[in-house]
Amino acid sequence: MSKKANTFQTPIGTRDLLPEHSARWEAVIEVFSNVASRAGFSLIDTPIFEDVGVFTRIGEGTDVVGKEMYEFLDRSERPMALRPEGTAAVCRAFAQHRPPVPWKVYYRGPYFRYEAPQAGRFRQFHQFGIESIGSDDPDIDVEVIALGWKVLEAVGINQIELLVNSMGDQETRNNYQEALNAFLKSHVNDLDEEDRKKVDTHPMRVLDSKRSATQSVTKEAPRINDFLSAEAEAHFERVRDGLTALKIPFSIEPRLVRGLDYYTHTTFEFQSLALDSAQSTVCGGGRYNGLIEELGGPATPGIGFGMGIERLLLACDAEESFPAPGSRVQVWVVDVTDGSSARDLTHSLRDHGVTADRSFDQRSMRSQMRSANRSEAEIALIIGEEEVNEETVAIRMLRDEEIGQIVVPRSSVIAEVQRLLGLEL
RNA sequence: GUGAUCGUAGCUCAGUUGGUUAGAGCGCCUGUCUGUGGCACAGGAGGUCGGGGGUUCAAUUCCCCUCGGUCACCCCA
Repeated sequence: MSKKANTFQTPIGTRDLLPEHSARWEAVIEVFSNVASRAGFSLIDTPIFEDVGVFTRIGEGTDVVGKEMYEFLDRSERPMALRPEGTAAVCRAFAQHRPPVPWKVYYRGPYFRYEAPQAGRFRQFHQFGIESIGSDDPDIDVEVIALGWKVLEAVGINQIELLVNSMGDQETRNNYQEALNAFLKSHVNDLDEEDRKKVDTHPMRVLDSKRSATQSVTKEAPRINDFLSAEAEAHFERVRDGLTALKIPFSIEPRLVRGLDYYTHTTFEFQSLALDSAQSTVCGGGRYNGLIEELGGPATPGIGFGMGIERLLLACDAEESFPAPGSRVQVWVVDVTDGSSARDLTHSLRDHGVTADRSFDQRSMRSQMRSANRSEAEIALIIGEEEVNEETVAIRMLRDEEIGQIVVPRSSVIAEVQRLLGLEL
């Protein structure tokens, strides 16, 4: 697309958030912030880059850290990485600051993964998420999932499926991995070639495979649900009961293992049913009872989710929900004299809580009125020679035929505008 | 990383079986309609047809490479 040698564009998989989309973007973040803070979560912001070690705890063998991480050495040769996800950094912050528990935080911001972009996937993408650290009460699992549900509901998404699974505790995983490993080994020849490599390193991730050869094997595989320890089963049952009590529909997906190593007990995923693209997971999360200890903190349980903002908006588009908020300017000041009235009036309108804009460059009245109309302002204030001489302002209602146009003294124009806009101050 | 597909004005696209000054709609600017937008009309600005190389008397149109978009695999938000 470049027309000259020195022309640039956004790097692969990144994009500009342009003015025509930014209001909706801000609005969706606000919806999320409200849901989270209403539930007692507070905002946390962590750096966009961190010591690589923070993220390798996610799992050395995972794609996210193994092949998708933006890594670099800073000028002092320290190994750094652009954050590929949110949970590890929040846990690092917890381990570093040792706040009192329960620690309930929410976050939003950009994340980075070096991948080939496609529908719903970018190299710089944005998530918001929450983490609730300090307890392994299963009711917290329910609360976290319910808040994810709440966000989806608040943006008007209906066609959604909640998948839930339990990865159990360490005992569960040991027993299960043994059984699964034995099973996979006995069927290794039936597995897809790519998936065979995972049998020894990440047997549970074989379950995640979408390759048909593998899937026909794994549907017969032992299910983790049958291996849950008594404790893990009790936890999972309480979570299921809680979701049912809150009338949040879900289905149990025993093959839901998710791509990060740190999960224990509850894992879950919200998938949009309205999207026909391949990336339909809008939100994913789970419990990570060992992660903080891994990062050098005190053994502390936690659970959270991350929600992809681009995907959430894509799902909204597919359901034609959450339209962009409308016009931004209430008043457009048209000045066909020397512009000084426009200068003074916009300034004082803004001081009085009215959003106002104007044209510059001494354009013709027609041109200024066109701008006023396009701005979607309710009101145009018109000042010409006549108005200047008589110290008046013509107030033209751009969307209200009945009122049409009235002329008021310059001294009362602010009050008049406020009245017409219904801003009783 | 692999595969498919696409790349002509700001946007959406047409077009040239290779051949004079490359088109439309929308948008933008100016004007007409007795200082006033949304309608209509008139005019205008804006493109070396993603970039580089090759074939040819001649390429935007053919070939190669490259860059980028889109979609899919892998994996994930």
